[in-house]
Amino acid sequence: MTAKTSSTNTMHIGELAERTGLSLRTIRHYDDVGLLPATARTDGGFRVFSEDDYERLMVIKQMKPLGFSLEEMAEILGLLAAPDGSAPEGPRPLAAFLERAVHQRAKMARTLAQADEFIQKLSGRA
Amino acid sequence: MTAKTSSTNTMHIGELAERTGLSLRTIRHYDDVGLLPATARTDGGFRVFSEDDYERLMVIKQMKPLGFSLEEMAEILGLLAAPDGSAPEGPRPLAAFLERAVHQRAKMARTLAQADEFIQKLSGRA
DNA sequence: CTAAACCCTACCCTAACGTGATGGTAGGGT
DNA sequence: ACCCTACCATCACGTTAGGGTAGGGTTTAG
Repeated sequence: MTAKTSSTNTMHIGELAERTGLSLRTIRHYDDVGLLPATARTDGGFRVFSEDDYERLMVIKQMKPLGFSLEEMAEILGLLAAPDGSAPEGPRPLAAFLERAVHQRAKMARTLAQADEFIQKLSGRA
Repeated sequence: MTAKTSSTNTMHIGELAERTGLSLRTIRHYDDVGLLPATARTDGGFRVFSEDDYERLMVIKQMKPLGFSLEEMAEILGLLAAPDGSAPEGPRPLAAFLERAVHQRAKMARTLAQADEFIQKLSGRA
C-alpha cells in the first residue's frame, strides 16, 4: 500500500493523450522509438500505460524544448533512473546534458527578447 | 549620409552567412523558396546580396522562433514592405500574424520556466 | 448483442534544412 | 598563359519528429 512507485491506475492511449496534451500520433511514435514504451498491451493489442508512464511523459514534454533528440531524451531518462551512485568516477554524462540544457536556456531567453522586439515592430504596423 | 535605405555594399553568400550566423545551406534554401531572393548573380552564377538583403535576413532570423513557416515569413515581409495604408479596411492580415506572435511569445515564456525547472532537476543529480 | 467510441498497423507525406559528391568561378601569383 | 586556392554552384538523397488516412479490429456502455 505504501509502495514507493505507485502504479495502480492504468489507462489507454486516449486518456494519456488528453492528460498530457500530446497527440495520439506523438505518443505512438514515442512508443515506436522506445522513448515511452507502453507498459503492457491488452489481448486485443491496445497499449496500456501506467501512472509512471504519465509522469515520464510529462518529463519528456518538459525537456523537449531544450533541443534534445528523442534518442537523447531516452538516454537522459535512463541515467536519471539509474541508482544514484552507480559509477562514481567517469565522464558523468548527465553533466554534459546539463551544460547543453543551460546553454539552450540562455538561447531561449535571448530568443524571447527578440520575439518581444519583433512584436513591437509589428504592433506599430498592424 | 542620411539615406533611409542604404544599399551600396554587396557581398557573396559566405559573408552574408558569417554576418548573420546562418549556414550557407540555409541561405541557399531561403533563396530557393523565395524567402530571400539574391538580388543578383555574377556572370559565373554566384549569388550577390545587398545590405538590404542582410537586414531582411536578420528580420527573418528574428521571427523564425515565433513558429512561422518560411512561406508565412515571406508573406509578412511583403505586408511590412507594402505602403502603410494600402488597404485601410479589410481583414488586416498583419493583425492575425501579430496575434499568433503574441501567443507564441507567451508559450515561450512558459517553456522557459519549464526549462528552469528541468535544469533544477538535473542539477540535483548531475 | 449491437453500436458507438476507441484503438491498431502500415504506409505515404511534409518542412527545413544537413550532408556529401562533383564541378565551376574569382582573382591573385609565377 | 597557366596555376592555385578559397569560394561558390547544383544535384540528390538523408534526417527528425511527427501529420494524415486507409482499412480493419477491440471495448464497453446500453
